[in-house]
Amino acid sequence: MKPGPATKSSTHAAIEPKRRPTINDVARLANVSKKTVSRVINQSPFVNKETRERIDAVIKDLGYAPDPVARGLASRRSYLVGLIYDNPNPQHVIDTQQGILDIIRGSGLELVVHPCNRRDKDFLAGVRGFIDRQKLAGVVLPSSVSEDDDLVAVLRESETPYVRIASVLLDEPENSIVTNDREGARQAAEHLAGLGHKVIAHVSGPDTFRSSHERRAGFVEGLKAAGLQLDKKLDLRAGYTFQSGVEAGRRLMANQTRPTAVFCGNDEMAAGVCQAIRETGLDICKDISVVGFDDSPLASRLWPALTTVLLPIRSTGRMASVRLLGDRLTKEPLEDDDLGEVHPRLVVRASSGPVTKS
Amino acid sequence: MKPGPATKSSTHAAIEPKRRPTINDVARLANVSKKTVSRVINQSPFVNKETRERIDAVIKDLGYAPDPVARGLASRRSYLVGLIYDNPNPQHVIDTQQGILDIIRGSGLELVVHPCNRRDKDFLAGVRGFIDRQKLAGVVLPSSVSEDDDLVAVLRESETPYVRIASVLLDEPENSIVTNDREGARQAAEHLAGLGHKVIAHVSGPDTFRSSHERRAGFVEGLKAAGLQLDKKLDLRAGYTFQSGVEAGRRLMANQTRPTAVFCGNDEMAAGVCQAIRETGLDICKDISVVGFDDSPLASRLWPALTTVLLPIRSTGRMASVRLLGDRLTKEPLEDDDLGEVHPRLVVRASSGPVTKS
DNA sequence: TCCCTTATTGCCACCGGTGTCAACGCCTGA
DNA sequence: TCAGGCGTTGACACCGGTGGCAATAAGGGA
Repeated sequence: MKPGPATKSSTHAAIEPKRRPTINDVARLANVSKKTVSRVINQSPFVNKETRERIDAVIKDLGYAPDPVARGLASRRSYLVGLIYDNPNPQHVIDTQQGILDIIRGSGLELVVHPCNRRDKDFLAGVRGFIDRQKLAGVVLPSSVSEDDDLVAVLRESETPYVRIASVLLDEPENSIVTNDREGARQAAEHLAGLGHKVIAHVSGPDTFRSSHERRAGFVEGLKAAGLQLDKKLDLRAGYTFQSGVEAGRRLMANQTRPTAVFCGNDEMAAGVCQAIRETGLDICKDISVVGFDDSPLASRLWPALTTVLLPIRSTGRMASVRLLGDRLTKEPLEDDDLGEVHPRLVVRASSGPVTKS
Repeated sequence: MKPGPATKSSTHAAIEPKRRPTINDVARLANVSKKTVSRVINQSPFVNKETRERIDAVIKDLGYAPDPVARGLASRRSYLVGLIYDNPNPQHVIDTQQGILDIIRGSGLELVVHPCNRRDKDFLAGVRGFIDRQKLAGVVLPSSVSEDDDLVAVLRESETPYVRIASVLLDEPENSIVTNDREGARQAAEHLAGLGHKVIAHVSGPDTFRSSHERRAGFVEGLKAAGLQLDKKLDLRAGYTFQSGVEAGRRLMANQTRPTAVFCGNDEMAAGVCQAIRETGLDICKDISVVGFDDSPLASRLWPALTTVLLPIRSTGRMASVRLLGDRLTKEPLEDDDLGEVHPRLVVRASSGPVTKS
């Protein structure tokens, strides 16, 4: 095998240990200029069919793959997709991330994750540095940062493509993904009202998140549609965290009129409320129904399993990526809900049931 | 605002909208060659103090930051750290990721996440492509992939620095982080034995993970130390997932001699076992004690809160990064356990208690 | 005083691609 | 026969840094 005419190695002596083939190697072997090779790898239509085939053959033979770093330098655009987030909820991050990866896998693009903290004084400087050092192919902004106007301004200024994921339609529909949290919360309200609950509490997320407002608003709408309204004393603000949910739950339990049902702005807080209920010695569902939001893994692991509103975060990650990079990347046809919009859906489990006389 | 003398732009006419300063700009203004500037940004010791100060001043004045892409091309080393994983457990991923980010934040390095699936036939090709396209500054291999010899071979071949996180000491101590899972499991066994349990079951993770074996082995050791042993019928293999835990739990509940305690290879499975126990109508802790492993967020959200073994995954991510990049990056002193080794610790909560007569 | 070091610095090629634009061959219509 | 147009290709500069090595200045020893 060794002797005889060189199979795929070039004819001249090759002392070098091994080196990734470059565009020059391809050009030489295909007897064209490197510019033409460049055209081929960039799928330019201005290449003769035969030339293209010849080059493709050489590329395949050599196992050539263009160097993303060099391409990045020359074209002033890297082959990296950024995910910028500021999130109290790791599950959200992982899901969005996974959605993006679903789309870019195998495309040569890579995902760079960049957490930040909007309360830091140099938050913007940090993100700005990131953005204009790496000249990202695109950036996905999940709901935790999608409404930060300063951030968006930085992105726009640096001419970096971006897609925003938010609970409501923003001013740039063409690069937004809407999650319609309000719809989901409305379903939760209808569900509880339908079970006969009248005294229903709400534990919402922090004021700084649009989703908190949307979920609360949808819930209030749902109640109203059922002829109910949200008692101020049963309308608590918490922080989207488990611990804040525990505290809110304790306050509810200590309230003079105890609710028969609680709708929480997310599953973490719902788990916290469940804990508070149990501390009181009451039963979830039998005594007090609890409904969460997100359908995080936690929801199905609790006992009784949590009734919640499924928010397909991973899908939003996928949709955002498609928006960002075009659908040329997606081999598999996307689920038909790829219209830049996603609809939450109530998942009824065991933590909610009909109101019982007491 | 448009008219008027340019504020901070250079004196000559600047038609260009705005452009990031380059090393050339710095060199020109500091009156040195760009090579010298390069030396300064790379902290070369062979630069005259005054020259360095002059250049630093210009850099600061201009707000110059070197382009990582260009640097990557020239030096054949990118400024990206890779995290390669193949993990059934998102929480693990998020924690490791966060640990790495703790260290590289603000250093100019960025984190690229690259999931893979070791059962795919082209798994290795995919990872190899990733690795030698991006010439990573370093790669962190969490336990899910750290013992894949093929993968490690690829890394070594491409001369990419890497650190492996594993449950036991590997053959390359200098670039490994050890989690000592065995110790943790032993503590769990001692805990349960100390509570008087004799009939103790174990639900372990999949055969393909070293950690499954280590945790099981540590558990068996602990039992043995207490004069107990693991009944074959109570020694179940599951898959580290919630669902597999439910199924294992159901099998245990159906077993002729029901255990009074169960130690699970991770919290997810423990949650599954809890569910199975409840389905049977039994009480966790009172009837059957359950102990998990990981101390994931789930553990404290369950009711009763899960006794488990805390495994500081985030710390391992931090330690791995330090190993990889040296401690020059870490502003804050690292916790003193930075010896390439981490020790699990039992966290007693409410899911385990003394054995009760029945 | 001269040669050899050591400390600093600059020159220039190069990393592996892309952008710009000119050039070439061939066909068409005048 | 010739200008013009289309399809295709290549030459060359350039992206923004780093590597290798020579050049230069200053200091020390013989």
